[in-house]
Amino acid sequence: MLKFSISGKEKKSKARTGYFETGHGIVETPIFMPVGTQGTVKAVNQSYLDNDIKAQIVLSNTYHLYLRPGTEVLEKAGGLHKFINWQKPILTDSGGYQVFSLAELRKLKPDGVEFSSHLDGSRHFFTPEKVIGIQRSIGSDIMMVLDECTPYPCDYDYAVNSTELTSNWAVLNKEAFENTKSDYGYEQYLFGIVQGSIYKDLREKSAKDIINIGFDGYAVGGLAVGEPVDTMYDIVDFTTDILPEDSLRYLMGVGRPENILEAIDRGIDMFDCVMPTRNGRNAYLFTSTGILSMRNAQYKDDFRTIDEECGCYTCRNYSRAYLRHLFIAKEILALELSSIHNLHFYLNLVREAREKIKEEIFSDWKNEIINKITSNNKSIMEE
RNA sequence: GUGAGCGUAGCUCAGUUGGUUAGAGUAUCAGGUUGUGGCCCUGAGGGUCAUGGGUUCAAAUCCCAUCGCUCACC
Repeated sequence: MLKFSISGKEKKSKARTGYFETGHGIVETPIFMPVGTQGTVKAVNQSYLDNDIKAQIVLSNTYHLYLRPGTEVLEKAGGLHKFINWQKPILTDSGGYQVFSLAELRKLKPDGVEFSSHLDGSRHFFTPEKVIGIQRSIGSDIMMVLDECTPYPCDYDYAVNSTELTSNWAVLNKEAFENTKSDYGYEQYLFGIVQGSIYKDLREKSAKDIINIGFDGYAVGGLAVGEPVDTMYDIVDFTTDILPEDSLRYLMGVGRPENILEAIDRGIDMFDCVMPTRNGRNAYLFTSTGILSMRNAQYKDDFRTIDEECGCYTCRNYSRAYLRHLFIAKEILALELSSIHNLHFYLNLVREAREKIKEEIFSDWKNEIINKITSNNKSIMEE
């Protein structure tokens, strides 16, 4: 079993801080995991990821790695860590989300999902057993179960059936996990995923099903798919009340900085989101005083750093004007510098959150930070 | 110099036998993006239709002149 040690707790809220240890080192929580779908955090090399951004764990993707480069290459390489030269922990999403968001042709069956590749249209059949097998070949420290991520809106009857399917698959995931072992000499762990859309009775049933099967950690999935943000907070709050206190809780695919702080406040320990990297590549910069849309003409001759409170490589060396120039000129460096800054901002945010929880002043700090990072955006919108 | 062709948004071009307020792509400006395709989506600004005259109820469209560009031939 994965050991998760809680070392600090907020009294005013459900926020907690702690750490867990894997075969590739310790991860402090709450933590944000940069997304490296295809075995690379886009535009950011491992040296910056490690030394400047101080990422403790990255997320990669079973669906994508299975299609390319394929498990055979990964096995020959000795696993994903060696293949990509990243010796810290890796979590892999099962690919369930991609099967439902990317694949064009897909067919849900009781024992798995049939889909055609978004790369070449070739047909594949993902079962819980197969997805565990692929993640064994990848050698991720934390593997995720195959689930169905419900869309939004999602009518109740659909959600009932989908949640039942996810629960049934969870059993098969667990069996496959127990019947196989790591290929590379270190332990791998398996997280279950709670679904149930926005329906509390389904969330409760799903959580109880998944807890009964028993996993090394528990993810909350199917959120941040278009529902109102207050609904998301409400479901997170409701679900973490059911999940075991001494297990890791992972809110999948979330989110904006303020979403992360609100979810930490409601007892979440782990996050991943494409936003800092994808939006970074699109000139959308997160700062301590709000959003900068880096292509905007107002930065043409703004030689200030992106964020005066940031100590990242980009902020230490380059100006807004230069970054804007790189974006307008479609230079590759723009993507790299922005991704480094945004990831640094996210990792620094959760690092500060850990400190504030230890000091037991997280709730007040959180409100202050959210006010700072969102008030600027409101004033821009009002103008 | 002679002949032919072409001048429509910053750029590349549509625009029917003359018929509402001249369009598109791109660029510019501004929004969006939540278990990743550098993608994509949305909106806005931008035109004395080379210039001047004429025909007509009505001209980017037809006629004349001027200017500019391209090609061919001297």
